[in-house]
Amino acid sequence: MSQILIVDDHPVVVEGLQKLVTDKKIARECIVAFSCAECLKIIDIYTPDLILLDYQLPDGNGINLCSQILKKMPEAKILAISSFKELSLVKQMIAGGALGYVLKNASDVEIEEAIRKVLAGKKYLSDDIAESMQHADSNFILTRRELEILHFIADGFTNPEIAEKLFISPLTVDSHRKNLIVKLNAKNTAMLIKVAAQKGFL
Amino acid sequence: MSQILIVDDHPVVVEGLQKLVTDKKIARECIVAFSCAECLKIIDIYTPDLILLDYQLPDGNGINLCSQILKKMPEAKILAISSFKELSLVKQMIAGGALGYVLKNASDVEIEEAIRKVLAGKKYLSDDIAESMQHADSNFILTRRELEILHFIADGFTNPEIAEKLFISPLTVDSHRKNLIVKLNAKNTAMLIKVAAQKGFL
DNA sequence: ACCAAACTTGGGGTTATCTCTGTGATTGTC
DNA sequence: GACAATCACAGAGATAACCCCAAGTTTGGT
Repeated sequence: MSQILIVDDHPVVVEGLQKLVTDKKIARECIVAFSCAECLKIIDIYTPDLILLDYQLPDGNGINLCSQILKKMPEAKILAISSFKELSLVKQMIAGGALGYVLKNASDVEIEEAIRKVLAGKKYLSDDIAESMQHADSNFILTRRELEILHFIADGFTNPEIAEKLFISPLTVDSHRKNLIVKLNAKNTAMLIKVAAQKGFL
Repeated sequence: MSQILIVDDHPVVVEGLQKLVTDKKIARECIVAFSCAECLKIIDIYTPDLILLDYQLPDGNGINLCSQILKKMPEAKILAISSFKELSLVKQMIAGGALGYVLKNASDVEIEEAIRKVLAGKKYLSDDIAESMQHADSNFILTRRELEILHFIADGFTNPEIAEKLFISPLTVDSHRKNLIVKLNAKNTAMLIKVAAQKGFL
């Protein structure tokens, strides 16, 4: 029987996962952390065989936590559990060191499969996600400058205003805006912000 | 013992809620619906004493479902359970006929209290939410038309394009856009979309 | 039947964005 | 040292959005 650490700030979800883990006899008991800080404290003491990690946490996000965990525990097996199916999030989680990514609305059977695979050191991706990884027409790797300008646009600043803040030409800002629209496959600025929000860039 | 209907598309959450409900001896067993459609079918057959309603569902949202349920079952006691703490959502849920609104990251104790209160026909609001209701500077209840147009804008359509789709004047569309910007306290369309996304209107 | 809210339409002027395309300068990488 | 990616800059014409304003018509609820 393995030891499992659940990191999630939703008590109801934690209980559901605990029930699943014990019912399926994956582990006898679970350790629970409701925040990033708590999680980091716990792995100083315990060495769980598997860490179930939520993305949204009260004091940070799963991506940063992922790398922090791996610094302390390079052998950690991490399975991300989130309700977001945005590819950018998934990619960042995987890049951050998570072995698997499963959606919260997945069936018990699927979650069990995910846990067992990751426990065995294998990778796992939700079917939905694996599929959309295929049709990865999306090529959004935004540069630092583009991200910076994207945030200004989302905050309601116009090209001239952004130009003044960054000490560059309004035409340059406009170029970045146009590149963003092309990269995120949007029709105009409004859609750009929607897509950016969905992909987790804001 | 009461009969409880849980409407949520996250099996893990459902199990957590079931465990809570049975452990606390609120009900012997729960009926579960994973979608709006399923929920509506079930209440044709059963008459649960309480309906636990998630906001985000695969085939719709909790607000619309709320009013649909009440049409069929005017006496229904509905407790909304969501991870979103945006006031606008809460208000719409309450306006839609929900008796209570509790956050998914609430403790077991709080969720139990919420369930018992609503079962008794009383109202319940999460502490967090009740507090922010006080400092309610934000008063965005969007009308149907505004919501409709908001979606078109977010999808990259211009005023003239939207006007053509809805068989109304481009000036009218622009009016709605301006009202949306004022209501959501945005500076321009880009910011409108960002705020709308944050508030869960998209 | 009434009131309030929502929906609708309008003008005129200013500003910003979109579409098109291109070029140098600066970084980082192999 | 070569090469790619990024960043910066540019312009002109067409379209759309923003700001000021006002006001008529439905619709829903009591």
